[in-house]
Amino acid sequence: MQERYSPVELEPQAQARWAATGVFAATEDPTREKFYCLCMFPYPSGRLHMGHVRNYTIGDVIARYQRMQGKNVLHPMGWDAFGLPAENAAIENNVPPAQWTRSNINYMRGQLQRLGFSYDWARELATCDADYYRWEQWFFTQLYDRDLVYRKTAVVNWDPVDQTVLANEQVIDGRGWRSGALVERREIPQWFVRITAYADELLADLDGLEGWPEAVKTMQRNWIGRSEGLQIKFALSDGSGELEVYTTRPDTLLGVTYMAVAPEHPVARAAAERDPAIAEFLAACAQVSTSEAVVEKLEKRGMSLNLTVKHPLTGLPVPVWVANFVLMSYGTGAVMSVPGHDERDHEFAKLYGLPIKQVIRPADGSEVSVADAALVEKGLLCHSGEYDGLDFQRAFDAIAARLAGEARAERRVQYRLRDWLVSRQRYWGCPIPVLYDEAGTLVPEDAARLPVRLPEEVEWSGVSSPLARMPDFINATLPGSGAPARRETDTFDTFFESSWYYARFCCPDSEHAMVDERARYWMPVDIYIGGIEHAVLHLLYARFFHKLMRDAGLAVADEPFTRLLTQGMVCKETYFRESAAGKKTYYNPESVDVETDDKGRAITARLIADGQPVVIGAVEKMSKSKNNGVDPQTLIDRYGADTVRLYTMFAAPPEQSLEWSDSSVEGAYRFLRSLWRLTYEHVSRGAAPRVDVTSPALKTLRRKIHETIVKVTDDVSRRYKFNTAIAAVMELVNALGKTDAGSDEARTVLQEGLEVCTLLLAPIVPHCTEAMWAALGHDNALAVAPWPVVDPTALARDEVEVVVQVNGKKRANILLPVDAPETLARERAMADEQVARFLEGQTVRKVIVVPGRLVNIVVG
RNA sequence: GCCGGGAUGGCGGAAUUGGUAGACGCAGCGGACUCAAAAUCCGCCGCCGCAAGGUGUGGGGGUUCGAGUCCCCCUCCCGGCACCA
Repeated sequence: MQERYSPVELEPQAQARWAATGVFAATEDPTREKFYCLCMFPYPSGRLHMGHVRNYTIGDVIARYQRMQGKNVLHPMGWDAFGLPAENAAIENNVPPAQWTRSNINYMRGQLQRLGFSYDWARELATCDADYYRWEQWFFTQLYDRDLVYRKTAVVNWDPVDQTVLANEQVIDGRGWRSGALVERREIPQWFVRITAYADELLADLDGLEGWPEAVKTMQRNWIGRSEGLQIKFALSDGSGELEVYTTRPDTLLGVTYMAVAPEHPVARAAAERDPAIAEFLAACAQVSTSEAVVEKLEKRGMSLNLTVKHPLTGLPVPVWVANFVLMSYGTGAVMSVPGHDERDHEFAKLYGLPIKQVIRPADGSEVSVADAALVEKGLLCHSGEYDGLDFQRAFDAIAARLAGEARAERRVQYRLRDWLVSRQRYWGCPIPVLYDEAGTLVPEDAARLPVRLPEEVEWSGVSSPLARMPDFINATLPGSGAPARRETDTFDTFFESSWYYARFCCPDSEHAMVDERARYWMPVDIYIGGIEHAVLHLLYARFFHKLMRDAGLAVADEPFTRLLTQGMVCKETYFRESAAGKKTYYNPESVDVETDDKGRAITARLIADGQPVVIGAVEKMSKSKNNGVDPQTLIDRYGADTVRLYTMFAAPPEQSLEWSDSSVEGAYRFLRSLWRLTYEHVSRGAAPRVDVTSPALKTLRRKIHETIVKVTDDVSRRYKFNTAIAAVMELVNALGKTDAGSDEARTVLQEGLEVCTLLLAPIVPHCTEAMWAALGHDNALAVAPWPVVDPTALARDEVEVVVQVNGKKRANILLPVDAPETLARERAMADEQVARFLEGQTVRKVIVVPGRLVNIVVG
């Protein structure tokens, strides 16, 4: 063993050994219990960021721990390789997206290997490889045959200058991020997958996901948003048709004072044709991003359409308005407005002086006015004629029955969830395998002719999709007849690729099936680890896709992920400058110098390059768009992989968000160095003896060793709290370091203690522990060495420290026998000198004894 | 706006079932070693107070012998909101 801890030398050696022995290769073996540990695969953005390091270290710790438990562990890694950033890079650097992506993958693979993650690299996959996406195309044709996909128009953000569809992220304050042009809403034909057909199952199966965080399940339930209500038809007074609305509150029907429709609603469009002022209003509404977050934060605006509908109960006219906050993509794109009992309707009614009517009163008989605020809670009906006095359910039933009888309404279950829009008007994605014949009729591509390869040699201008300008791609023939046809130029949403990769890892080389029999052994994923930001979209799509695969007869069951560990965000301050046009340019923290006050708070920040100030923005998730990522490579180069892994796991528990500061990395390095030195000093004295331990101090040390095994095992396997596991080992190392190694007994305990530290830390810092393990006299591979076992006799203790409180305030600590009866605890507590001082002249009213913990004496 | 989460010393965090608030680490301060520095080692370290003691977990109220933890109200911050991944 070297005297000096030198990660730069020992880490590559350990990695070379792992590679040479193939310890991380996963092979199906029905005689062994499997464990499938998966981290969300990265987008190959160019370099690893701290979020990746955190995510993959958590996964690696769990995978390595499970291996030491004797499980057959599958721990794969791949690349979510299609997506928007590659197109942006192509425009900026004039590099084809494929080339940019593959070179990023190569660099990032090297970084992952440098960090010593225990992946089975033989299973690596990239979603931009035709071997992968061909199955996605095949699956799409299956879905087409099963009527689970369809075409329909949808509204997109259109950049009129760049002639391209913009992602919501690319719309900043209503303008295209590159062109600066005002964005227009535009309706174009799109592809949808019927996720709503699985809404009930996706909702119901959440109850069975015991290994998922409650917060994630709640968010998914709310996202699916199942509700029971009434779909009601309001006849237009001019006889031109009906306005359909959906409501979950038919009990408030008599409180309706106006109707509100979305700007894209046919009724609004028809009105705009008659009235230029309305047309102008609709045009203004069309210059807003399609993003719900943007729409819901808009100042509420509306306009009367100068038409009315007949109230289905009273027959009285109700005015129809168009409102900018009503979403066409929700329900019917129209709502009945009850300002007395809905906050948003109330606000709008106040703004435009529309009547507010109270039809619900509190069930407890109290008086409430709806003039200043809506009464949203359910209660009893009032001012509702024959329905007065009914509660919500009775009123619902009575009104539903009456309207159903007149064919003006029907009960409906509705979901907030909308069908999944999977087509993108982009180049760098998986081509949708569809053709159009000369008449424009749609023909799915034949399975035998797949894959439809995405051409990778591409000229890029940034204006419109390059696929649309590639005759070699577009001009095709129909399967069978060979008649001329035009190829679909839309590609899939990248969530399509990330919805099934976990299943493909079971059989990445399968040429005969999307997912083959090997998946029966490995699936489901035992633990899936990734960012909390994926709580709804990715995780819901993946659950849905999994059910689609199951129903297509593939080798998977109902749910893909048994346990879910949602990692908190790695956050960092943002720095930016804003142009006159409002365009923000973000600067990386490494290129900025921050001045702080004496309390460590940032006052000003300057760009190092020009010395001029930059704005200190909010602390946000490290991301490419905010350019606030901290490059882990610098730390790896300086301290080695083990220190980076240790620090990342020590800084915060996995589920908590972590505001990055690199100041305490030094401490992690110091700890590894002192553990190394302790081991070095120990092994330098020669092979350790093995004698009985009788000294009380050394017995206490042995107890500490075994208490640490208990603590770390619980933290790693049940709690996933690696920070406290590390703290416990640090305490043990501190105790070992203070032990005089002058006797055989002490050396026996030191050997045991160092072995335990090595084993407990092996999943977290696998490189240095491997060298230490060998130095401690072992020739087996640490990566698959058995996890330490607790010696129950070492844990035994005969005395325990108990806190004594007087009126809930701590006054003393006393030592009691472990099984001390309450009377003894009480006696000894009262007898304590310090306690007695506080009891003087007081009457003891009550004494609470919590065995083994505390005695609280209540006086007064 | 809606849905979900969070707030504890100068800083990251600990307190697992309502039972010692601040484990472990960073930074800081004092000392030892050294010609010196680095490294290392020893000690101190929430706030107020000489001390005894008081006080303290975003703010306000409540339940309890006892609340960081449970309940009600509020503030601020973070994530998601369907084309960032």
